[in-house]
Amino acid sequence: MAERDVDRSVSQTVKAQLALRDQLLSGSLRPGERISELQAVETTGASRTPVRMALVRLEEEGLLEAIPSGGFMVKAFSERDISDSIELRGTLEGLAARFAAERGVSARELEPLKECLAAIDELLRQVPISVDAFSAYVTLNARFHALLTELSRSPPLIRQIDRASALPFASPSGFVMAQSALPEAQQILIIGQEHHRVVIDAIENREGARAEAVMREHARLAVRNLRLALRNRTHLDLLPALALIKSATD
Amino acid sequence: MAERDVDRSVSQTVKAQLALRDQLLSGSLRPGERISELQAVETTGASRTPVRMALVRLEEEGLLEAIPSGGFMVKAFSERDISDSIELRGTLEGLAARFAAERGVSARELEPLKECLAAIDELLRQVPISVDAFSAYVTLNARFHALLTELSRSPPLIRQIDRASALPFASPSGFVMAQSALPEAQQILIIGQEHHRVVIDAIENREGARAEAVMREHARLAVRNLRLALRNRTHLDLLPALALIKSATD
DNA sequence: TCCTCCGCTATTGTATACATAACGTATTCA
DNA sequence: TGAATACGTTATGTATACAATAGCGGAGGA
Repeated sequence: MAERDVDRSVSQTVKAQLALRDQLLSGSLRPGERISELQAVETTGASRTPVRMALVRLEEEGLLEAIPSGGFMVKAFSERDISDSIELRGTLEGLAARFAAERGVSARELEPLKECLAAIDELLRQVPISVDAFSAYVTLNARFHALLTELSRSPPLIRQIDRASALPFASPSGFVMAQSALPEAQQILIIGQEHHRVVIDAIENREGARAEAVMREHARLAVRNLRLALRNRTHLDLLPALALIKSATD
Repeated sequence: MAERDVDRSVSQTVKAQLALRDQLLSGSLRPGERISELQAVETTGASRTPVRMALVRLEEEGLLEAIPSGGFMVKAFSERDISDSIELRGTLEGLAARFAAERGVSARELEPLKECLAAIDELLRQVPISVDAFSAYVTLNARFHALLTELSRSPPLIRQIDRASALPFASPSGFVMAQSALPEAQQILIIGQEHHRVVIDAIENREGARAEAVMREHARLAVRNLRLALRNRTHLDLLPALALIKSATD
């Protein structure tokens, strides 16, 4: 009954969902582990009903798995699951880029994308990039992807892309962070930036196929680098979300 | 308190979810309409807690939409939403086919697909196709798509494809039914069957790009025909799920 | 010593009571 | 006559009590 003052403005359900997602992504809950409602009630401060609703939402989101006999467990992901999810998101983003190109986008709508691009250019000018700049890059990159997705003007597609980003490492910021441990990290960022530049150009010139192709290539690059990064786990173990990846099976 | 005998083996939550989904897809609930918990409690026979869980699940599934002030409403879909969803599913199925082709599939795994193919061939030999045969076709076609999806061996992808099929008309059986009103319906089925044949051939020969391309073409055909079908709504109005499509905006 | 069965405990599933917020209606004042 | 406010009703959000089931441990028999 202590923490009653924690932001009354949001509903208990949302509060519980956010708290549990944090626990899942930060690794304080181990994959395969059964998640106890009572325990969740204690850690989140909400009562059982909103906690249960949050659990259902997280299951639909793909972070939890229902146990047949009842209750939920933390879902475990293989390395393959992660790389498939990235490729999946890349494919969907490719479709989004194609929709944007084919359906036409006004100069005004492209403006924020170009600002993002310029801001990232500025950051990448540093060699080697500082920690702060890298953190800013992660944010800007996520923003770029979100804006690009929006350009498709297709609610079902946007929804699916959001879903595909739910898994740890499958989100735009997730896999960038995973790659940060690689020695050639900066070159990767520069190539990625080039992809961003091409996709904007393709959308501007209404070249749907080219816009789609470059986004898929973007994802393929990400998959390749994630694989590499998972080989030298040394630094990666710093990232708690890695705990979600069960023993590499492939 | 009357209907207590309705299949005790399933949980109240699942029962409520199925009942509500039926109501949504059959059109007894109109798009945009607010869905009352109390009303749902009466029609489903479950109590408020499982009904709420079912509502949350249906929202995550995309059939309902949360109202900011509280509660849920039946989601309305534009014609664009539907066709985008079909194209989306086609894109994902294309990826699934490519995965299957690239990763290799044993002859034994392809067997059920080929059986499906043969069974559909048998049905399509009838000209014109009977109502019963058409209904059998719908089932077999859905089975074919499900089996193909499984061949990808990628749980995240399979999950996303299932999600993309949740919308009315976006499922394999859904859009086939929608097209049934068209005069050239049988030709469409025959072309679709040819696509099925090609994708199996491509997977067998490990031609990933070809497998993917044909599935995307398959979806594009579906989109085109759905558009056509929505033009002559005469017969389509027989399908109650059409009620979910709000006034065509494009 | 091992296997089986019974019972207990702990956790989930379900129901319902209570609180709170929103919407509609009616009344009053300008 | 119209608009605004206040009150009442209704529906949702939350909490908790109750029921049922599954898992575990112990005890007894083979």
